[in-house]
Amino acid sequence: MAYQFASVARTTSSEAAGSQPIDPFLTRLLSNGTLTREQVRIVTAMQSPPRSVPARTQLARAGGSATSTYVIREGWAFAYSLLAGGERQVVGFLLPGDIIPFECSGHGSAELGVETVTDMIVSEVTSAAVRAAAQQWPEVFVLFLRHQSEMMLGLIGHLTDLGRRDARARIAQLLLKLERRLAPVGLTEFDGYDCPISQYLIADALGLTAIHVNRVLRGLREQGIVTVRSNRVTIHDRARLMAIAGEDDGDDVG
Amino acid sequence: MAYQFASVARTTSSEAAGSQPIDPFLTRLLSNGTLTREQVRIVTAMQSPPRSVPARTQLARAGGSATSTYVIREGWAFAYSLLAGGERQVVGFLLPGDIIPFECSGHGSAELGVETVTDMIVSEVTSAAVRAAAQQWPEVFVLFLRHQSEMMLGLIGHLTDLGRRDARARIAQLLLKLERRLAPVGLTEFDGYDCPISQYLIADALGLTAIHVNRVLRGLREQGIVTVRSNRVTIHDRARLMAIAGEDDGDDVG
DNA sequence: CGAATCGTTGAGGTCGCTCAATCATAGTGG
DNA sequence: CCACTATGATTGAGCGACCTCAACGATTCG
Repeated sequence: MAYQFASVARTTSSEAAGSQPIDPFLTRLLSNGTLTREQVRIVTAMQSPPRSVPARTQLARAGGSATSTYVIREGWAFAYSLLAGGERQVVGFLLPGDIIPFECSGHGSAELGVETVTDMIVSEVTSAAVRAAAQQWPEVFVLFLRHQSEMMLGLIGHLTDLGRRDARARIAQLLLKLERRLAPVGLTEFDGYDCPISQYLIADALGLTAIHVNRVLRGLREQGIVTVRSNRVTIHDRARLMAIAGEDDGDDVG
Repeated sequence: MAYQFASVARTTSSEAAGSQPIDPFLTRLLSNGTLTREQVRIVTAMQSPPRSVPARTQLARAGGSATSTYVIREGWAFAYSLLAGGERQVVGFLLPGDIIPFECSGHGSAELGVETVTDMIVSEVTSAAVRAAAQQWPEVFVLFLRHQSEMMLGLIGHLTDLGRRDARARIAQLLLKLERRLAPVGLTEFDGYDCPISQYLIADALGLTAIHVNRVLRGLREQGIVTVRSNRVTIHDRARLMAIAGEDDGDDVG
């Protein structure tokens, strides 16, 4: 197995034995705390039985039908677009609870795709199941719309990083944003999180070279700010990391 | 008046006198040719009477309510995000037929907004009107979803430009993409189009400096490829422009 | 124990930025 | 009609962040 996803052990150990395991999709859709037993039942029923997908697998390619989509229960993936010259731009990382974007044909000069990073466990959600759920509880449409809006905000943030921040700030942003997305599904600890993405992937996500990513990470490590090594991100000095990311947390900086 | 939007004259002249003027929103939503008289009526009825907005006006700021949105009938605007340091990243340009994105609170480290470039004419579309239209014709939801998907694809393309193309390619891409979006609403001519955005705006959209944009544009002009000057884009050599943009139009390049 | 992937390091080049002006255009009020 | 102002376009000199090319080390896996 290419990469043993360490969160499995942690997730089970953080629950009482025998209790129902966390459903990251549920957590994601219903991020406000109040949810009825009925809503839990409906959202759970939308998903077909979990299926596992090996690491480094193409999940979505242009030309497929869009009659169903997948929800990530466990594991990491990424969406990318591919230029004619072979350059790859990682558009976003897909984490537990995320919906894998529908297959969409390319938009002219770039080809889109989704590829798994680690072994993954996904549930299929057919459009038929969504329609059925919407009949019982019309607001599921709103939930999906909100999810899509979140993705658009994520894209806008990513875009802004590429356009207007330097390499250090981009990397700091990425590390903080990943932590913020992993937290609600219980995949973080107080000082960091498991992170299976290589420096090549980071480079392709941030419009940089793996070589330059490496140098910047070395700098951040030597300054005691953050260590990114062997599938693990350890944050030593969160305040300085946020400052580098351009997120001044309310304190005066002058 | 700050900028006389030349499309008005052209639009009316391209139609029989006295015929109903083009509705860019309709054109945009129903990009497939087949639409019934009933559908036209419904989509038209969704929009409240047109309202005009002066150039250089803030349209959407964080904190507003999202009970209604606007549809552009005439004029240009842009959506941007603003970093703490004052840097601005233009996220996208908004053209006739586009829906101005809902007001959304910032996503952490950046503030979002929409600002008009030229004088604009917009129609309000309340969520109540959308609901009413959806009762008569349920597929309007699908149309809106498709519109949102188009916007996401646009963001992904923009993101890829910033991450993996150099300045020349980014500018060529932008010029071609604007033309492609203006064509369906009848705002292009055979060799170019009116384009009211300054080099500063281009720079903020493409993650560059206005100074560098100027130099690249000079190069493109001196090579007889494209002229961008005084609110007008004139394409002299479309094939070479597409080649620079990284869109090899099927011909071998080796 | 080879193969594959990932991480690390050095030397040198360049694309695009910064700083600092100057020119062009259009609107504005006297 | 003409200063006056604001915005946008243009140009030059110099620099630095990031890239390219070219290795070599580390780790994992079959």
